[in-house]
Amino acid sequence: MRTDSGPRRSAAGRPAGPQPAKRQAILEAAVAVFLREGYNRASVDVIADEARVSKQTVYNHFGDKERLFIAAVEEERERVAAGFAAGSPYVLGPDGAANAEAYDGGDARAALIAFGHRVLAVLLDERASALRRLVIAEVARHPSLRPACAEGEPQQLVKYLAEMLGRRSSRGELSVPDPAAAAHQFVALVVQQGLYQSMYGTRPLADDEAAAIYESAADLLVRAYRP
Amino acid sequence: MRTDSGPRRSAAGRPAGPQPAKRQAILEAAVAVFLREGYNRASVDVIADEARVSKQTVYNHFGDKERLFIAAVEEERERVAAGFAAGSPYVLGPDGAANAEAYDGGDARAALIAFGHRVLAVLLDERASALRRLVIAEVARHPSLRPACAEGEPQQLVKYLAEMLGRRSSRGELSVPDPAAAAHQFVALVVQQGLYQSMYGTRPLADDEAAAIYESAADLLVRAYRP
DNA sequence: CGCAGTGGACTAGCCCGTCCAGTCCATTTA
DNA sequence: TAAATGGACTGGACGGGCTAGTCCACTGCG
Repeated sequence: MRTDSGPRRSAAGRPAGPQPAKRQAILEAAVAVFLREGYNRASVDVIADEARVSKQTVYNHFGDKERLFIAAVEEERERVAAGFAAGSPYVLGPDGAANAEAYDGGDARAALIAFGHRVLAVLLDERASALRRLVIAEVARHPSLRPACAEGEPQQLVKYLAEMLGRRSSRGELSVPDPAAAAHQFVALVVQQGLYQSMYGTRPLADDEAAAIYESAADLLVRAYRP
Repeated sequence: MRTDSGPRRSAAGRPAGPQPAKRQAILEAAVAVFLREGYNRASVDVIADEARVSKQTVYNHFGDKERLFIAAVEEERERVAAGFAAGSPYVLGPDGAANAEAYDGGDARAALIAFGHRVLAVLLDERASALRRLVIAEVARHPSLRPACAEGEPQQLVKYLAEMLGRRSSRGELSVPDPAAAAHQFVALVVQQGLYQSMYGTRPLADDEAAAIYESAADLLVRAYRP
């Protein structure tokens, strides 16, 4: 019976358990291969090669292809989510409020435009798009993926935008009866066409097209909610 | 040298060429199996069985799995597109204009709501959704699918809506500076969340949720474009 | 010494695409 | 009318290729 509570180690040898470095290498290779090939065409041998690891090690760490897949998707999903928060300081600071007013300056239209620009950037990031396509392709046959996407990606952004609209509304700058709904609407307007194109892998939405989209979305909201 | 222009026939035997009935049966089975299983997991043997046809016949008609797949997607795409037009008499009559004013009565809000309701119905049809998921999953590895979706599905609907907005605008009922853009915006508002849920295969958007979506979308446009 | 990791062989299974002998049948020919 | 004809279709077998997952003898290191 073991009495210490530290990491299990035997009488001699390195700290027990699979090596985290190997695990990480396998995960990264798995992400790359699954995003590139999809679940079925991705072969465990290729993943092992690409991770510079023996196939047996892959099975030691993850058990089978299915579980490796789930873990890889989760890994990439966290990477993308981290990009949401970290890469967008004005959305949520570390404490969730520090930069909460970053978009409160200027007029409403300018703030919405800046916000829309940012939303498109994070949503149309190439790896995020590839992950979306992969999950859509496989979620029907791998129900464990469901939680990975059920919340919807832009949740946090919508929430922040709703707060911004609420503040501008209480300042009398706008007249927004339901800020949460309005935020959803703005994000839908901004995101729709870009998502469509990223899903079908057609041309990835030129900068001026994107600009036209979020500018007219901002115009629409400002017109509708002028006080 | 043949002199008649009828279907090729040899000295004896039934009219030459593969039997269209078989071809159709194969196509329908292929659609069913591909939508159900995806490209890789769908096996030609299963499709042949389900079409009550021998595997050799499948290969006689379509050459290989790839071409069968393309043909199946095209078949289903046409079926969905037909549903767009035929099933929605108020969008385009047989001559393209007969019912063009079907939504011109009533006030703008009511017309937009009715229109949004219809758009959601055709876009979230279960088979249409399954086709969308399949194409998204495979378009990267089967470039021949590109044309099948490049135009975007709701094109026709958007065009009609733009015309309706234009008419109401010239009647002074609304003030829509750019009807085409406004139509795109309305469709984006209506469609976004439902598409999202149908892609990820989560719960298929209850009726009251759908109603809330297109009602508030109609409200937004009416507010923004009041004369 | 003990254990994570290696590399390669191996099993078992699936699937595409081909092949072939034989059936069916509408039409032509005798 | 009866036989011949040739093409579409059948059903089952099979080759070749790829893959998931297992096994094992071996290595290197703390």
